[in-house]
Parts: sequence; structure tokens; C-alpha cells
Amino acid sequence: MTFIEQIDAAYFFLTGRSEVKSMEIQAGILKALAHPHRLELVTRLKADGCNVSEIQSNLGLPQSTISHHLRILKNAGILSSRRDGTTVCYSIEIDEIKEILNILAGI
Amino acid sequence: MTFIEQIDAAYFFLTGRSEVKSMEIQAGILKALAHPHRLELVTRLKADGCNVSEIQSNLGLPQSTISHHLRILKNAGILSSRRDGTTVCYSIEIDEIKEILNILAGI
DNA sequence: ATATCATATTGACAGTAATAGATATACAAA
DNA sequence: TTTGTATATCTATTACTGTCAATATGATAT
Repeated sequence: MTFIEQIDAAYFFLTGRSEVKSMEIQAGILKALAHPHRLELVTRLKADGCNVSEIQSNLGLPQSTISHHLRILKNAGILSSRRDGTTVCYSIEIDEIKEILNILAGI
Repeated sequence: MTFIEQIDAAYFFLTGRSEVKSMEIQAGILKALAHPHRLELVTRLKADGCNVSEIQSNLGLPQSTISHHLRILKNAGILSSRRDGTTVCYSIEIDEIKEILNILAGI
């Protein structure tokens, strides 16, 4: 199942409609990325892989705030998570997101 | 003067501080793009060049709404405008933005 | 079972953004 | 100068987003 098919399925689940509105999907991805803390977060995840707790202490934000941002990124399909014992590891799902981050960093 | 220097100058003008917060700048660019109408708009401008009035009728939105979105994109440094007789032409300033749009379209 | 650590969810508040109608400005042509 | 057309700004309404404290869940070790 491709990423766009997953989004499509989620869109159908939520709205009952099956057509994909591509601009809305693209905007949704950008919207999820478009926040300083979340960009910082995904930029670190791009390099390091998981290690969320460490990122939490680096960003210096309350745990609930970090968790909130992580959920937004996950809902947008940008991050995936997997439990590893007591901790949860997040990583970037899509190569295109990494490409976008690279381009952005060079602006 | 490079784009980042322009942003830096604007940042100094607004805040009195001179350090550039790169994540905030990057997030600002994404935030400006992260709206279905604005994405539609820049996607058309990427292909066609200017011709704002035509885009207005295509998008089917009130003129004030279009103008509002155009200003947001311009403030973010994504678009530049130039008068051409009675009309105003907008175009995408930065190649990196076009690259990001291309990647997005392929997701 | 319970204490502890990591993470998620909830709820409240403040700040910010989207929309569109009304109005103003800029420019060109008659 | 007047008229018309293109674009920008003002204003109000409505909706969304970020933040964080408090609370809940869930895994592991004792």
C-alpha cells in the first residue's frame, strides 16, 4: 500500500468520500511540518533515527507539548512510531520528506 | 543580496535582533505554502508565470481572499510582484520552492 | 501488586488565521 | 476629469492552533 493510498483510505474513513483532494493532502503535509519545534524535531529524527526522550530534553519543552507535536506529525503520515520496551521510537516514513528538509536547509 | 540576507534584514528590522533563527524561517516558508488555495496558486504560477486575474476566476474565490493569500506568499519571500500596466504579475522567486513543489506533487 | 519510568490524552486559555463584504487606491482610456 | 477595471486594505466574524498543567495509560522491575 503506497503512502497516497493510505491517505486515501484515511480520507474515506473520515469523510465517506473517496476522491483524493491532492492540494489538501499536500497542504496537510506542509502544515504539519510548518512549525519551528516540529521542524527541529524532524530534522533531528532525519539524522538520528529515534531517541525521542533525548530530543525532549534538547528542545526544552514540556513532555505533553512534545507529544502533541509528535502526534501531529504522525497523523500527517510523516512519522511512524514503534514501541521498544518502555520507550517509543519515531522515524521519518517518507524519503520525499527528507528531500524537502534537505532543500529547505539549503535555502 | 541573497534571499537569506533579505530575510535576515527584515528580521532585524522587525525585532532588533540580528541572529537568524533558521528553523523559524524555514517554518515560515512552509507555513505560507501550507494552505490548499495557496498551494494551488503557487502551483499555477510555477507553470504559467503571472496572470493573477485568470487564477482568481479559476479558483472561484472572492478577490479580497486571493489578495490576502498573495500577500502572505509575498511576505514569506515566495512570490515577487511587478506591475504590468493595469494588472499585477506574480511569480515564484526561488528555485528551491519550485523543487519542493515538484517533490510534493510526486508524493 | 505496586512503584517507577516513559509516553499519551484531556482540558482550558491565549493567540493566530481564514473568510468575505465593504471600501479604498492605482492605473489606463475616453 | 470622469469612468472603468485591477488590486489592496479594512473590518468583523468565525474557526483553528500552541501551550502546559493535570491526569491517564502502559511497560518493566522489585
